[in-house]
Amino acid sequence: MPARTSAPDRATYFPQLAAERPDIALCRASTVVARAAETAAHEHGIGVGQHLVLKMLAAVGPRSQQALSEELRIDRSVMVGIADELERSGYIRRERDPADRRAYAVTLTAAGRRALTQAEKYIPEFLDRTFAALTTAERDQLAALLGKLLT
Amino acid sequence: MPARTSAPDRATYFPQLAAERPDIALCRASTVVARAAETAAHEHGIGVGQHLVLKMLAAVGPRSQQALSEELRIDRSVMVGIADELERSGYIRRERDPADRRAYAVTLTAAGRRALTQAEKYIPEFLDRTFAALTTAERDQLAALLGKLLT
DNA sequence: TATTGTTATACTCTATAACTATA
DNA sequence: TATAGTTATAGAGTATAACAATA
Repeated sequence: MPARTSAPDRATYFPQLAAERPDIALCRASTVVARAAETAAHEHGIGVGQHLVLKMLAAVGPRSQQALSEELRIDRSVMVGIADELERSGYIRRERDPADRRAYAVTLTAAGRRALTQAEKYIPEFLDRTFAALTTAERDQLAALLGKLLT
Repeated sequence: MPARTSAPDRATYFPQLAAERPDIALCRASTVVARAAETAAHEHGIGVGQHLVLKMLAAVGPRSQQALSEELRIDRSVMVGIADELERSGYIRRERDPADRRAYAVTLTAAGRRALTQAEKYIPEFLDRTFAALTTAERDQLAALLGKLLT
């Protein structure tokens, strides 16, 4: 995809294009939302990837980096860096899995759980701001459609 | 956003995440769709950006690269390369705007119009394949929601 | 031989800043 | 001084391949 810029003051042709090409509209909406998510996350001292890892560990318990990679669709070579930062912050521990000593059992610490709770606080407000153009019902509709598309 | 990989065979935690976080779902759906669009476009010998420029020129007539950039949300430095390729293919001409000799009047050629017609042919089939998980009504719903979000 | 975590590398995408010619 | 087109560069994001330790 070509490099995108932020929206100009007035738009004439673009809405027509977005209506005809849902794929283009999807990509443009994604860049706007992704930028907002990354900014919001960094303002709260944590990356989106870090947040997702903490969230998944809290939901499903200790997992290998491999399992985290697959489930969160984050490349395992990128997962290394995310785990590094989380460990440096004291939010996770890398314990060796006794059953398979190639793998770690990435484990959420008490500090990590607190950091997650803290980070989760700004999410509703962030979603509210980012999806302000849509009503609650429309947001649910959008989430359902995207979920179906991703199956 | 962290690097993403293609989906694993079975998913357990991810659907739950997608339901809770429409922003994440949006970004993941976008990567899948963008990849498919780029692949499909290249198979037909034209980039997504090139296609959009031809399409806009056909819709609104000759425009400066600046106008194309703003309306299509493509950075003007990227637009240079797109126009280069289109001109090399003989699909556009760069004519100087007599009223403002700083600007070009980027003009669609007959060959460009034919190329556009040809390229447009695979789009419905591509959209059908890419959004196969959704019904026609759901696709329209999605397009409408995204359009509203992008306003 | 295959897999986990790791590192390195290349390649694309995007943002930014300059430069020129015009206004 | 500002704008249109151009070029160059730097920084992310992403894909890929290799390696050591273990299975």
